[in-house]
Amino acid sequence: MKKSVTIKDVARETGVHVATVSRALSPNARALLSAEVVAKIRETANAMGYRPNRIAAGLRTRRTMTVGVMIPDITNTLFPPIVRGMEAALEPAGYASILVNTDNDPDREARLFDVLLQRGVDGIIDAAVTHMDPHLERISREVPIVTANRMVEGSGIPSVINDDAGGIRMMMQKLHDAGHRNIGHIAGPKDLSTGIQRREAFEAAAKGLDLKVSDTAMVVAERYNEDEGNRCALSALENSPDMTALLCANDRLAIGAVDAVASLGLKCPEDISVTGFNDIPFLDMIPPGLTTVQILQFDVGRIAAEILLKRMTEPDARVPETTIMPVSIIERNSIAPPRSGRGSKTRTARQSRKKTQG
Amino acid sequence: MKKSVTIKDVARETGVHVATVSRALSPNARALLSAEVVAKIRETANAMGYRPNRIAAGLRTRRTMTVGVMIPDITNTLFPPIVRGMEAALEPAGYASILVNTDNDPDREARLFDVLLQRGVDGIIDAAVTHMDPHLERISREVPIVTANRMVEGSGIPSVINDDAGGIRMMMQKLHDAGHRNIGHIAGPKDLSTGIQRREAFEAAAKGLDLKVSDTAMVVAERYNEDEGNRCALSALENSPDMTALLCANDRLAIGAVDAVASLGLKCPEDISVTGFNDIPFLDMIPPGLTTVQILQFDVGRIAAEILLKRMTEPDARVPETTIMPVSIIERNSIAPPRSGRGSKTRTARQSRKKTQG
DNA sequence: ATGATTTGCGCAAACGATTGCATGACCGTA
DNA sequence: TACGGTCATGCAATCGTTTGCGCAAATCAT
Repeated sequence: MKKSVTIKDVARETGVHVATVSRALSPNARALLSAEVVAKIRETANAMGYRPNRIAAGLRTRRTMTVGVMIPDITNTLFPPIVRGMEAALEPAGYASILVNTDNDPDREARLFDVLLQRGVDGIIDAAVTHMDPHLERISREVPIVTANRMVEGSGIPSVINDDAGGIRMMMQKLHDAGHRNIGHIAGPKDLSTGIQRREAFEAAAKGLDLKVSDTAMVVAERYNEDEGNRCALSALENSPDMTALLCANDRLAIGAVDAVASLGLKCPEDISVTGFNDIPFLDMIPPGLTTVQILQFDVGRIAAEILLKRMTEPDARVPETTIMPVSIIERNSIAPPRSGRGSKTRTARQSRKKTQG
Repeated sequence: MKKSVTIKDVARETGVHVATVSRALSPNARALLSAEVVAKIRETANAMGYRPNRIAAGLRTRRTMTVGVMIPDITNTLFPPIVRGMEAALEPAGYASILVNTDNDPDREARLFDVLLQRGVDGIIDAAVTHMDPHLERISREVPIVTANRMVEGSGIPSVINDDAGGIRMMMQKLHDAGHRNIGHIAGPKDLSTGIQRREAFEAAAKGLDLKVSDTAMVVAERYNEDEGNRCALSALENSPDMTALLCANDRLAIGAVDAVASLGLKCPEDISVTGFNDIPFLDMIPPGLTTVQILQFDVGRIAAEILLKRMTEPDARVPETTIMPVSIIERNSIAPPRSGRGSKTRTARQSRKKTQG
C-alpha cells in the first residue's frame, strides 16, 4: 500500500548519515552521539512517522523480537490463561508471539516448528510437547526452547510444570480422609508427561495409603476430553463394582466421568466421588462443582516466558532445568463419604443398565 | 546458536548461481529453468537441510507470510474458536499469525498495531475494534484489515459479523411466545458494535411486538463480564418489579444475571426468564442451561481470514464490505412462561432483600 | 548461411537496518 | 607548532533473498 518512511528518509531530512540515525534511535548506541543530534533526529523521526522495520533489523542482527508459542489447542480452556501469562512477561520485554496449534499431532508439530524457524523466532515456548518428542532436541540446538505445563524427561530442556505428584497425593489423602478405600483412576494419555506423572503419583499414593487398586479400576484415556472421560469412567464403574471414588487426571475427564456416573443412574458425590485436575475456567459453575487440583495456569506461562527471556538474552546464563509450580486443592461438592451399603445398590443399577443395552 | 544453511551454500554446492537456486525453489520462477537443474538443486537443498529464511525474503518482497490477529482477551472463551477458525484458513495458505490481546484498551491497541506493523505483517484481522476506532482507518491505509465479530460502521473496512439483529429478534419472539410482555435488557458496552446493534435490535423488536420497555428495565453494562451482568440485573430487577424476563446481550452477562436472580431469592426460569447470546463453550453445562443465540464462532474467524487472504493476494479484488453470518436459537432451560401472580411474590422477595441490606 | 527468436542462466542491485572501521575536528600537552 | 588522543560522525560491508536485465547459446525461419 503506502510505502513507509525509512531510516534513510530520516537521514536525508536531518542531513546526517543513516548510520547516525540508526545510532540515535538505538538505546545502546545513543551515547556515542552528541545530545543535540540525537534530539534532532528523534524529533524529526517522530514527526515523519518513522516506524522501525524489525524485519530489516532482524536480517542484520538475527533477532526478530518474536517468539513462537506452541500449544495443543487454544480452544482447550486450559491454555488461554497460560498464553496470557506468557504475554505478560514477553510483551513488556518487547517480544511478540506467533501462536500455533499442534492438535497433538507430531507431523503437524514438525511442520509448525519449521513455520516458526523460517520466521526467525528468537525462542520457542512449547506447551504441546509429547513425552518422547522426536523433534525437540534437534530444534533446541537452533534456538532456545522452554516447555510449559509439560516436559520431556531427561532432555535437559528447561521446563515449567506443575506439582503433579503433589496434587495427586493431596487429593488421594482427601479421598482417604473421607473414608474411601477403593479408588479408581482415569489416567491421561500415556504420551503426555502429565498423564504419566499423575498416574505414577496415583499408584505411589495408593501404595502409601495401603490401598490396592485393581487393574479394572485404572483406565487410561486416549485424549484429555469429556468423551474419553465418559468412556473410561463407564469402563471403570462397570468392571469395578466396589469402587467408590474416581480420581481423574484432569477436569475434562472428570466432567465426562460425572456424566457417566449419572448415566448409570448413580449420583455424584453421593454414590461416587469424582475429582479433577487443573481447575479450568467455569469449572466452578458446572454441577456438582468438582473438587479439583488448582494449578497456577497464568504463572506457568509467565515463568516459562521469563526463563526463555533469560536464555535468549544471556545464552550462557544458567536456568533451572525444571521449575515446579505449587498446586492446591479447591474443595467443592464432588467428594462425599462412601455410601454405606453402596455396593449392592450400585450393582443393581449397573445390571439394569446392562440389561437395557444388551 | 548454529548458523543455518543459506541459498548461497546450496548454490556453491551445486555449482550454480544463487539466483538460479532462488528460482529453482520458487514455484513461480521454476518454469524458467531446465528440469534437470531444478531437480538437482531441490535435491541438494533438501539434503543440506536448507530452510528458507522468510525474513530475508520478506525484506525484498515486502511480504512476510505473517498476519496479525488482535483480540480483546484470549481468556474470554468466545475468542479461541474464532482464532482457530482463522488459523484453519490461514495456515493452509502458508500464513502464520501473531496474536495480541488488547484488553479493550485503546492505548494498548495503538501500541499493538505498531508491534504488528514493525514486524511487517501482511494483513490484520481485528476482533477487538471499538465502535469508533480512532486508529483503524489510518492503519488500513498501510495494510489490509478485516474486522471479525465486531465492526466499525461506515468505515468501509470489510467485516464479518453475526446477525445480531436477527438473533435478538428471534429471541424476543421466543420470549413473547412464552407469554412475556415485560422484558428487560442488559445491553453490552456502548463502545462496541455488538452492544449497540443488539440494543437497537432489542428496542426495534420490542416496538414490533408492541411492548413498552421502561427506562429502568434496560441497563447497559460497562464490560461483557459476569460481575457486570450481576450488577445490571440487580438494578433492573429492583427497579422494574413487573419484569418477567431479561434478555442479555451476551452469555457472560446472562450468567451474572442468573446469579442476581438467585441472590434475590428468585428462581430462573420459574420467576425470571434469562437469555444469552453467543453460546460460548461449556454454557450447556452451567445451570439452568441458558437459552441463547448461537453464533458460528469458528466460521466467523474462518471467513474473516478468507476475506483477508483475498485482499492480501489480490489488492484490487472486491470483497463484500460486511458479511453477516447466520445465527440460531439454542433452546435450553432458562425460559419459562411468566409465573402467574409473580408480581407480588417478587415484590416481597425484593423488599426483604432491601431490608437486610439497608 | 544469416538473422531473428527463444531458452537458460548469471550479474548485480535492491530491501532497511546495524556495526566495525576510518576520518576529520578539536582539544590538551609537550 | 607538532603530536597524540578523544569525540562525533561518515563509509561501506553485511544479513539472505528476489528479480529486472543482459548475455550467450540453442533453436527456428527464410
